[in-house]
Amino acid sequence: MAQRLDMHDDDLDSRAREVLREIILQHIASGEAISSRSLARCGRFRLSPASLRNVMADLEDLGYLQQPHTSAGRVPTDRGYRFFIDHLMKSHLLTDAERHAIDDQVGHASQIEEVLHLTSSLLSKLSDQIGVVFMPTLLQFAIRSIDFILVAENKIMCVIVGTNGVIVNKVIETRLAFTREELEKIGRYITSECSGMTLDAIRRRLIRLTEEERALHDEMLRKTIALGIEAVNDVAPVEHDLYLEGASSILLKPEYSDAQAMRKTFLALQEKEKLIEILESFLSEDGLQILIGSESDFTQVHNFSIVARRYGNQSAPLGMVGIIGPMRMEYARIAPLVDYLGRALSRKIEEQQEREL
Amino acid sequence: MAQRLDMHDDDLDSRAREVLREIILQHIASGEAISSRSLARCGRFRLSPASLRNVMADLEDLGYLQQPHTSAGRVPTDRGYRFFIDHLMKSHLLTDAERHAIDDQVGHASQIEEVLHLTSSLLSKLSDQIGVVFMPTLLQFAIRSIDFILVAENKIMCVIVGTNGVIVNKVIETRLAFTREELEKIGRYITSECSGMTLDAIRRRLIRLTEEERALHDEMLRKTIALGIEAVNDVAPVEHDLYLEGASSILLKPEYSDAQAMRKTFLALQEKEKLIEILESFLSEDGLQILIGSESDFTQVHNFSIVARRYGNQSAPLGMVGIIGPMRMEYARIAPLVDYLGRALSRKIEEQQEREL
DNA sequence: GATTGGCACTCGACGGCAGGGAGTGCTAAC
DNA sequence: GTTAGCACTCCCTGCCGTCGAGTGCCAATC
Repeated sequence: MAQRLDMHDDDLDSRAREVLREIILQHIASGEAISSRSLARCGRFRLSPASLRNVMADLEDLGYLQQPHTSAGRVPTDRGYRFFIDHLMKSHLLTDAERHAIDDQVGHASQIEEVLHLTSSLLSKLSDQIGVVFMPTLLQFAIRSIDFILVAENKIMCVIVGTNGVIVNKVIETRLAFTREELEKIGRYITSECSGMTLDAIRRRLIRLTEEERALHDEMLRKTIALGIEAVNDVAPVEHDLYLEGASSILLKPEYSDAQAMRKTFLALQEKEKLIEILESFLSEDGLQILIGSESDFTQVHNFSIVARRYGNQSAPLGMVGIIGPMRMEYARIAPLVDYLGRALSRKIEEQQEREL
Repeated sequence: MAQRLDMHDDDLDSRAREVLREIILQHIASGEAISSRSLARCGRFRLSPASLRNVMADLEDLGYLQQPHTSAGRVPTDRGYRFFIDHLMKSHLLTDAERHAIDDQVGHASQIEEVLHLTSSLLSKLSDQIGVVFMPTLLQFAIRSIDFILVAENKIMCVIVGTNGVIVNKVIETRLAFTREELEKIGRYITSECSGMTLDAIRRRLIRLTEEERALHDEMLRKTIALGIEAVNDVAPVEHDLYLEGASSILLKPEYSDAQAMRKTFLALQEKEKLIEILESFLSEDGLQILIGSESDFTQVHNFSIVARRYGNQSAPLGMVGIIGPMRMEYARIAPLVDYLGRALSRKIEEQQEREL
C-alpha cells in the first residue's frame, strides 16, 4: 500500500488538499463516486478535467481515494476521511436551533439515565445517525447512600446512590422478614458505615463483619449484613449499559439500499459487547473522539464510523455519548454537535454536584 | 368479494378443508406459492393435479386463497389463515426443552418488569419472531404504598407500589428541603392515608387536603402534600409501556428479502402507539388472541400478524405478552408457546400475591 | 513544465428479445 | 366425479447490443 514509507501529511500540496477536500464534501453530500468532470464543473478549480484526473490519480496512489471499478469516479478511503478530519475539515457552527434544542433537553434533567436517553435520541435526530450512550456505572465510584424500602412481605427494594449521581435500584427477594422501621435503621447503619467506599469495598467490609464476634450474638446485625451483601451483589447490568437510539434513521441512506447490507448492519448493532469495548477504550480520553472504518475491527467490517465524547469529568459519572453511522457522514456538522452535547452534559453534572455539596 | 352472503364455514367439505390445510402448511414452511403439482406430490391426496386445481379454484372463489399472478401457485389470504387457525390447525405440543426454558425463566422472577423482558426475549428466540410485551400500569389499580428516599440535597426518589405488584420509581427535584427522617414520616403518612386508592383518587384527595384549614397552619403537612402530589403526577410513561425484543429475528425471512419491505417494516415497528392500541383492546379478553393481517388497520398495511395473551387476572397486573411477525408464521407452534407463557406468568403472579397476603 | 484537448478503452446500466419452465383453465374423454 | 391433454399466460434467465460515464495516456499547446 504505502509506496513511500517516509510519506507524511505535507506530501500534499495545497491543490491536492483542496481537491481531496472537495471530493469528500461532494461524496458526503451525494453518496456517489466523484468524477473529474463534476469537480471541474463545481467551479472551485480553474483546471480542466484532465488535470484534475492527474491530481486524483496521485491521491489514489497515496491511498486517500479509491475507485469502485475502472471507469468509475473516486470515493474516499478511510485514510482519506482521516486526513480530511485531521487537516481539511472546517467544522460548522451549530445553528441556534440545534444549540437551543440541546440546552433545553439537558436543562430539563432530573435523573441522569433519563437525560442521557433523551439527549442521545435528540442527537440521533439532529445528526440523522444512530445515537449511542454508554451509561455510567457505579462500579468504580464511591457510594453515597444505600436505602431499603419494603415493597411486599418478602420483597425489598434497595436504592443505591453513587457520589457520581448515578442511582441504581433493584428488588431483592428474601426469606427473612423485615419491618419498615428495621429497614430504615438498616439503611442508616449501612450508609453511615459504608458511604464513601466502592461497591466492592463495601462487599468486602460486610463479609469481614460476618466473621467478627459481634455478629455471632447480634441477630439484627446478621440480618443487616445479609441484606447489605445482597444489595451490593451483581449491581451493573452489562447489556443495559449501552443504548442505541434511532436505528431506523439510517434506513434511508443509499449505502443500505440493498437488503443484504441492511441485514448485516442490523446484526452488527446487536453485538453490543464490541461497541462497549470501543467506547470503554475512549473513556480515558478527554475531548471528541472519531473512529473511522478500518481503525478498529468492529467498524472495519461494517464500514461504520463513530463520533463520541466523554461526558463528566474524572470525579463524575464518566460515560460516553455520540453517534454511530456509515463512514460517509457529515463530520463537519456532526462533530461539533457531539462535542457540544458532551460539554453541556458535563457542565450540567458539575453544577449538580456543586449544588449537592 | 363475498359472492354468497349466506356463506359460512361448513361450505367447505372435508376434502377442501384438507387441501386448504395442506396448502397453508406448505406455504408456511416454504414461503412459496403452492402449485397443484406440489400438492399432488405430497401424497396426502389420491388425486391428480387437475382435480386439485378444481378444488383450489373453489377455495380461491371463496376468498381463502389468491394467486400472486396468473400462472403462479396459490398463497393463503388473511381469511385463509383465519379459517386455518379457527378450524384446521392442530396445535403442536411444546417440547420439553421449550417448556423448561419458559418455566426456568418465569421461575427466576423477582421484579415483574425484568421477568417480562427476559421471557419475551426468550419467546422471540423460541418463535423466531419479534417478542412484544405490553407493560402493566398502575393507573387503574389500587396503590399499596408510597415511599420516599433522599437521593441528594434537592432530589428525592419516590417508590410507588401497586396492589398488582407493579413498582414504579421516579426521581423528583424539589426546592423544599427534607431530612431522611421527615421523608420516612411522610411516606408512612401518605401510605396509611391513601393506600387502597388509585393514583387519581390519591391526587384528588391530596388536593382536597390543601384546602382544609389544617394545611394553612401546619407547615409540615403542606410540604407532605406538595411532595405527595409530585409523586403521583405523570406516573405511567406511555412510550416505555411497550417493549419489542429481537426485531432482527425477522431479517432472514424471505418476505423481507428486498430492502423496501424491510424498511417499511422497521418504520412500522416504530409506531408504538398503534401497537399499544391493539394490545390494549385485547386486555379485556381472556385466552389467546390472534390477529391476522387485514383484521386491523395496522396489521393490514404491513402484513403483520400478532399472537398475544393477557397475563395476570382481573386483580393482578394485566398486561400482554406475545409475538408479532409476518402473516406467514408457524401458528401451530407459536400459539401454544404464547399461551403457555401467558399462563405461566399468570400463575406466578397469583402465587406471589397469595404469599404476600 | 504545467495544462489541456483528444482519443481509445473499460465497465456498468439498461432495454429488448428469445427460450424455458412452471402453473393454470378449459375441454373432452374416461 | 376424475383425469389427461392442450393451449395459454406469465415469470425468470441469459444473451446481446447500445449507451453513457469515466478514466488513462499521449501529444499538442501555452
